[in-house]
Amino acid sequence: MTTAPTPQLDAIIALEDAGLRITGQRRQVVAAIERRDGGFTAEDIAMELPGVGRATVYRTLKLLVTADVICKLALPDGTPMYSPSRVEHHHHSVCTTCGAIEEFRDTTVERVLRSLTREIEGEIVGHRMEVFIRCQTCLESPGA
Amino acid sequence: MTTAPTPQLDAIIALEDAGLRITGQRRQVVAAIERRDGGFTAEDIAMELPGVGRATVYRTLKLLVTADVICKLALPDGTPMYSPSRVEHHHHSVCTTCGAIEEFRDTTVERVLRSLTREIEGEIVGHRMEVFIRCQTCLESPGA
DNA sequence: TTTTAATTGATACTTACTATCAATACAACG
DNA sequence: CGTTGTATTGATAGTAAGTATCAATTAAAA
Ligand SMILES: [Zn+2]
Ligand SMILES: [Zn+2]
Ligand SMILES: [Zn+2]
Ligand SMILES: [Zn+2]
Repeated sequence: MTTAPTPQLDAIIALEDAGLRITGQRRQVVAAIERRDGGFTAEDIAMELPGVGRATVYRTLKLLVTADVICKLALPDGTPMYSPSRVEHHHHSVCTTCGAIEEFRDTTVERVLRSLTREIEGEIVGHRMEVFIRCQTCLESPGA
Repeated sequence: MTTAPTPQLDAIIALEDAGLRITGQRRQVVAAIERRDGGFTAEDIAMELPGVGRATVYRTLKLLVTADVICKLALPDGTPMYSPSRVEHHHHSVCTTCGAIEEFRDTTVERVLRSLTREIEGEIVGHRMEVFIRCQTCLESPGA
């Protein structure tokens, strides 16, 4: 019986695969991300790791975004958020009340985009989509 | 024969409808936006209108976004851009090379979103979608 | 014309980063 | 192992995109 690799190792391996050094600081940032289960801000991580310089936190987050270990997205007002990336290709739903971020897969969106060659001139090189919601918890909570 | 109202008037009327005062500064910001035909940054407008305070430029842009006169969106790297809103409900294509912004209408996306109730828990209250492209001009230009 | 609340703008502050660069440490090599 | 060299770090300062403050001004209703 093979044990599934821990997410931590996945992230470290992704950095190694990119030819980067595995430093104590990078391990700490990865560990801090794994400790959370929802979305977070760069500042969340920086405050959780006083021993790691802010610049290093931001640099590491950028590396992890490039390595597809985490996603960077934005609240409706533009506030940047990060979220662990668990599924191959996906989009995000963001609760406008509590900020909870969920991933969802939907190939329909991709198919629609491919069919938009009539409406969109040029070559499509990427897209971003975020769905803003009020999550079940917030809908059911009294004060809202 | 009725003349179509100028876009300028539309914008001013939208502000009036919101119960706001029509000031010289707001007229200047609206006029500066009309003078451009593509996307622009807040800083573009502020630099074009040295006689209008920066805070007022930002305040007015926010009012115009709320009044649906302009749209606020973001380049892939997150840089915020503004774009005149000409079509009722729409999404945006952004050229990653030259930054040109176009609006496009596509009801398929909206239909897809409504059908995502299975994948997305909670009540959908909004969404954002941007398609990143290389526009015809940039594809045809030699140095790219 | 008077009045008054909305608006303005100079300034300072905030957030989310990025650039610099000397000091440090990973990891490859012998 | 120890040496080495480059990647990485972090303190500091700077940038981009705003927001908060508040006294002075002004649109527009009365
Ligand atoms: Zn994600
Ligand atoms: Zn919620
Ligand atoms: Zn638009
Ligand atoms: Zn282009």
